[in-house]
Amino acid sequence: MKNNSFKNHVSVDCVILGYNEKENKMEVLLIEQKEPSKNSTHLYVPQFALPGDLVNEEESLDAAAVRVLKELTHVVGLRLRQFFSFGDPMRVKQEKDKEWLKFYRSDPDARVITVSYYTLVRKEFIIAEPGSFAKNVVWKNIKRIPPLAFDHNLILKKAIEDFRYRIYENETARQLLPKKFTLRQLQNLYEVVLNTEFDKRNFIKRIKKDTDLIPLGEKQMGVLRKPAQLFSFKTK
Amino acid sequence: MKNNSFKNHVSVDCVILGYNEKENKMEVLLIEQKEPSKNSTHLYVPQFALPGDLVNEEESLDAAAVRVLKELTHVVGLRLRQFFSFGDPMRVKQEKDKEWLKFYRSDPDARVITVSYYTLVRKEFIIAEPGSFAKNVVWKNIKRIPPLAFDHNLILKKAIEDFRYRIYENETARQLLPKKFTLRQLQNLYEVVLNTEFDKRNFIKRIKKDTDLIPLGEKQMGVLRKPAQLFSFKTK
DNA sequence: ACAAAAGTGTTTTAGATACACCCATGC
DNA sequence: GCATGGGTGTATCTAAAACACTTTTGT
Repeated sequence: MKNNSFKNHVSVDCVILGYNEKENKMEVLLIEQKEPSKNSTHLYVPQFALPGDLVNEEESLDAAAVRVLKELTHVVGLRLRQFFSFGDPMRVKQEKDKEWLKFYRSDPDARVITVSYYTLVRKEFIIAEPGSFAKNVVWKNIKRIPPLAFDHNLILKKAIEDFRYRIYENETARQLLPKKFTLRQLQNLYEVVLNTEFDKRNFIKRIKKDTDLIPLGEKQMGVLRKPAQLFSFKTK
Repeated sequence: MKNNSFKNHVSVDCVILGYNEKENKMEVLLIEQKEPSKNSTHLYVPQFALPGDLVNEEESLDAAAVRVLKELTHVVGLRLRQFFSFGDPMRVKQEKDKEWLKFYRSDPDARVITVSYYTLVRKEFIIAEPGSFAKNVVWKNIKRIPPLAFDHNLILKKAIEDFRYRIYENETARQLLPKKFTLRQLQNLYEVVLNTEFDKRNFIKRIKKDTDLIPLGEKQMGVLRKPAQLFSFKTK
């Protein structure tokens, strides 16, 4: 009865999607893996990866995600949302990942089941600095993702599929815009996330129905054209 | 670096939601736990639980869900969909579950992270027989769920929240209706799942837009009133 | 005066909803 | 012939989409 009490490594991976307003694009926060060993017998090619690591004993999954993100990137204060778990035994068996696993894991051949989290943030608010086994942290345009460690390309793809639905949740825009913003900024956000374009009159008509926009009676400053009105979201 | 290589028990839990057409309700398949030991020193109250158990070594999560469901209920051939993972360390620490864990787990105090699956089925197609540590298998109306083992009430609640979205996926109705069905049967299904009522003319107008319904030119037999036309879904 | 984006309404179209009567069958 | 659910169409309302010109500012 107690025969099949196997245990598995369980990890969390974090997909941090950053809205880059200036350049009108979505980016994802990746780490560059630290080379495990200078004197490795194998050729080691540092890889990009989602920030992720093993869950500790007596630590909830949500807490693990927050901790791991902090350890690898020093990013704190984000509300991460769990979206899917990946447990294919082959996900940690590829040649490209062997060397890294050998150095960082006491049982490098063991299967790792990973629980994935994502969130949307305003990129400019994030100050990321590498930590732990991250040599570097980088932002990559989600339209040009390099090959990643393990099955992280798959995880990222699924995260992106999911996150488009979230833009319609009122919270999302609130998180991705500054306190005061113009209607054009709001529209740009939706256009970037949904990868489309809207007629501005129709867009505002629609958005006003399910969002409480407060006109501030202020105007943009220092802009090279007719300054736009500033709005804020109604504080709940 | 290799300091935090903890391993965890990982389990899968299966939420099998059955459409009971005759009685117009949704039910969920539960097991009744087998009493661990006749001579237990503690009072043991058998609990209802979702079918679930630990994942084996080198077994994918999807495969584990299929296997576990079969072992506990002998139900096979379902396409299970992963929907969420639960890893709160306290989820296996409640008094009510202690006795059971002590008997069935080599490390009864260890945290168990569980990956949850669900599917929608036509209840009458399911022949469930208890196996392994299931003393019994029962269907319960999802509107009257008893207290369950571990955090299974929470898991079930989240599954039900999720599954309502799936009814609009064409596949779902296909799975829950017989090959030949009347428009009223189709409408009943939607009404039960969404817990609402529709005007039949409006419902059919809408459903015909995104579903290929084929009128079979046959009629119901042996019915106590005007027999209805039979339809089928277009085979893809 | 020019360039650049802000600001602003109306018309058209499509989809959703509301609604009521006759029909075919078994008993 | 009656009870039961099957079958059917139109009118109204609401939401979405298409569409163009004037205004305000900085240079």
